[in-house]
Amino acid sequence: MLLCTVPTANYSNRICKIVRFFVSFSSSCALRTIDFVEESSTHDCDYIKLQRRTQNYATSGHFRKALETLSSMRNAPGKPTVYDYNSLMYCYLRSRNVLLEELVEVYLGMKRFGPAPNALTFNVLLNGMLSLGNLKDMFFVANEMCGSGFVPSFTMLLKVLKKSLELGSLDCSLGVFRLMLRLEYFPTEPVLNLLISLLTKARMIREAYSVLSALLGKGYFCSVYSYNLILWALCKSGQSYAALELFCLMKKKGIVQNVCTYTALVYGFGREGLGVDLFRCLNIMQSDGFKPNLRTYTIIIKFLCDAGRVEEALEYLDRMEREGCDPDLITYNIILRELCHQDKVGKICELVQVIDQRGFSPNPYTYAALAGGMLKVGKIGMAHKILLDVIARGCTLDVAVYNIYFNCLCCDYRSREALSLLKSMMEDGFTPSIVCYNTILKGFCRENSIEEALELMDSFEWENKGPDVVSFNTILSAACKQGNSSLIQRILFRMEHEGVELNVVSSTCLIQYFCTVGKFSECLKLMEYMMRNGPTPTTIALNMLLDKLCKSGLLRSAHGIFEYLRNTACVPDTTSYNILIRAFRREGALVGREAINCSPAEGSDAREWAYSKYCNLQYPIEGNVPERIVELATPTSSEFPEKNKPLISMHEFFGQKWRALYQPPNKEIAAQLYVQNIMSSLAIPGFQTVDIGDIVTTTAIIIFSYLASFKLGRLMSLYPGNSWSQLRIMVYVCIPAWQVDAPRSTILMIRNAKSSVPFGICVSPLPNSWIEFAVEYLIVDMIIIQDCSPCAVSWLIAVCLFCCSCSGSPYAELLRHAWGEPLSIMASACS
DNA sequence: GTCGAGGTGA
Repeated sequence: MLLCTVPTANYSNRICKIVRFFVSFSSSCALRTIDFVEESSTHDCDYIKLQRRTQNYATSGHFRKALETLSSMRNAPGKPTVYDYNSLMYCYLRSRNVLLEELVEVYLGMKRFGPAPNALTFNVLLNGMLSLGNLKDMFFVANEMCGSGFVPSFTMLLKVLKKSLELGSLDCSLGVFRLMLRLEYFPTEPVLNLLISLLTKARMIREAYSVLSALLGKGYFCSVYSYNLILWALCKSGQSYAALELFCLMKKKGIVQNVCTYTALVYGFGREGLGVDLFRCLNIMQSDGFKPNLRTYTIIIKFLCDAGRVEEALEYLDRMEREGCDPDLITYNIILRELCHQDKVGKICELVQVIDQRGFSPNPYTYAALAGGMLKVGKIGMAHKILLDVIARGCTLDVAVYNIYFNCLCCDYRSREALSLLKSMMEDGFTPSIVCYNTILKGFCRENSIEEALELMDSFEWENKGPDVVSFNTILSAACKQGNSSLIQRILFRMEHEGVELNVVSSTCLIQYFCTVGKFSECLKLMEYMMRNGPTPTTIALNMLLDKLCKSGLLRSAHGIFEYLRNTACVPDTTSYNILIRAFRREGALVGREAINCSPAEGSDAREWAYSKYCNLQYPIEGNVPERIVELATPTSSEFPEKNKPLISMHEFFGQKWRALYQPPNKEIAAQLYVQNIMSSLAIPGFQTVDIGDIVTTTAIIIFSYLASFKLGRLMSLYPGNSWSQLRIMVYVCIPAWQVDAPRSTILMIRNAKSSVPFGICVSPLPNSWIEFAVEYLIVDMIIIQDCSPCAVSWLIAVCLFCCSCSGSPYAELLRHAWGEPLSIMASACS
């Protein structure tokens, strides 16, 4: 609904003053009535003189004198006329020192005692107020004009609307807009767009939309630009599905959409992590005949990077260039940031070179991407070095870059140094942001100086923006981790006192506190309260609770709560499964061959399926799901029944060597070094790296060879039946989309082999613990690999290939073809 | 004309 406060600034006072003026004015006129007849012959001549004198006084800004002169016209009958008043106002408005209040007083006096204001009166006043920029009075006069039966012109109201937009008054702008609409005046498109734009920037999207729909209701045609403004606002505020509805409405209304329209949706879906919708929208955009532009591509790249799919992002970068849509520094900065997050040193160097070759100079965002990204993966020293270097070189930096620098110091347990640096920078004119203060608070908390952090919070010059909920949560979190209840109470009291409301992060901290001190019942009460009244607990809170319950030996309770919550808004993620599966394993709950002797149904979630195998076999939840999660708080006494030991533990055999094999080469560079090490230590004659793909393939070959050279005999002796043909390994290889393309040959091969060798491929993220599980119980029928580590994927593929080829399987030929030379090395090792 | 990037809390 459009709202507008009608400016009624204390007019009663003014009316009192003006009444006094008009009363004395009238009585002085009455006293002189006797003289009227004698003086009438001279009146015409005097009147013209008085008119001129009034105008002169008014023009030179002597308002009171002008008004007195005007009042002396009363000697002439019917004078002063409304035109005299208008003339006075007009001239006074041309003077330099105008007090609008005086004009309003005169207007109110005219209204009350006459002569009645006419259309010109209002126009004179409006024009004057427009040039002086007094919105309150301007809106008042416009309303008065309508109320007096005059119609302000379209031009006049448009000017008023423009002025109020220029001055940023949304209330007034909306008021004028409504007034215009009442008079069937439609603002011009630029003015309308300015109004919508200002409203959306003030997060008044609903109001912006009501402006649009009010116009549509009057049959006005709104252009695609107006729609796009609202579409973008919806997408930027996490309402992409609402944006989609608007998008459909546009189509229905026959609005010709443009690239910017589609790009808004692409942005919205990407921002909310809705990849399927994003790419669907991209396809629709292209089939509708629109080519993605620089911004569209940048948004897609940002989405991919945020999802860790940097290889795909790089493919889009290539695609842009192929299509003649050159990336700019924004595009590069986005990729650079993600490459840093993934610690891909080689690619970072390459990209930095490309940026340089394209003639771009690094900007503060570039430095933030590099240093911030490195800091996030724990390379504090490197981040610190980069920033020291750019500071020393006098590069233009901004507050965000300095915040990363402060964070570097704090992560290095140098919070005090960060604080004193901040103080000295402030003396030199640096204006810190709220993030800066919060970073330093976090540093102090990290160094266990929570009390000091609280004192600091008081001493910071927050201006009027803080401390905010993040500041409080920073300290609250530290207090909760310590289990310091009195400190927690103090913080909560402060928050209440300062009007800072608890949010979902604050509540999660409290959940952590209850878990830390073992008050599970309190914790569950809080969770339940949050589920009923909000904010809904997040997966992080769920995981925290599960972890603490499991670590306290309350696996059955954890399992029950998990089952209960998974059907609510609190959705479990990979970590949730990890926690439970680890706990099951710790408690001796074995998943052996018999546990997983079937495959997940076509199209089902392998993670869910495997989890259910664990749970149903080992800890079935009996009875109905309780009504309230608090009922799950008390664990039963027989939580962990004894379970069988694994028939064969490959863990005993593979031991630490296998762990070492799969753990270090998580990162590409480490993997390369690792490969070189193994190659030199193996010293297999005639061994060559086969360049059929990427590091994944190469690493797989190396490990493959390693297994062939050193482990075969022992493996065979340990395996029951001593026959490779009996070895059945079912592999659910989880390969995220970015890897599917890389080792294409490998995937293809496994797919071909799938019909008779028990391989399976599942493309969906899976928990890390399952890799560990696979390492420990390699003989069981399932190996599931998580998404990220190329090396982990490759060695399991390698193991499988190795086993298959050794058994003299009909696929040996296929494998030999695909793997070439190393396979023959392996074959000779076998013999 | 409308549109894309970095830094703080669980």
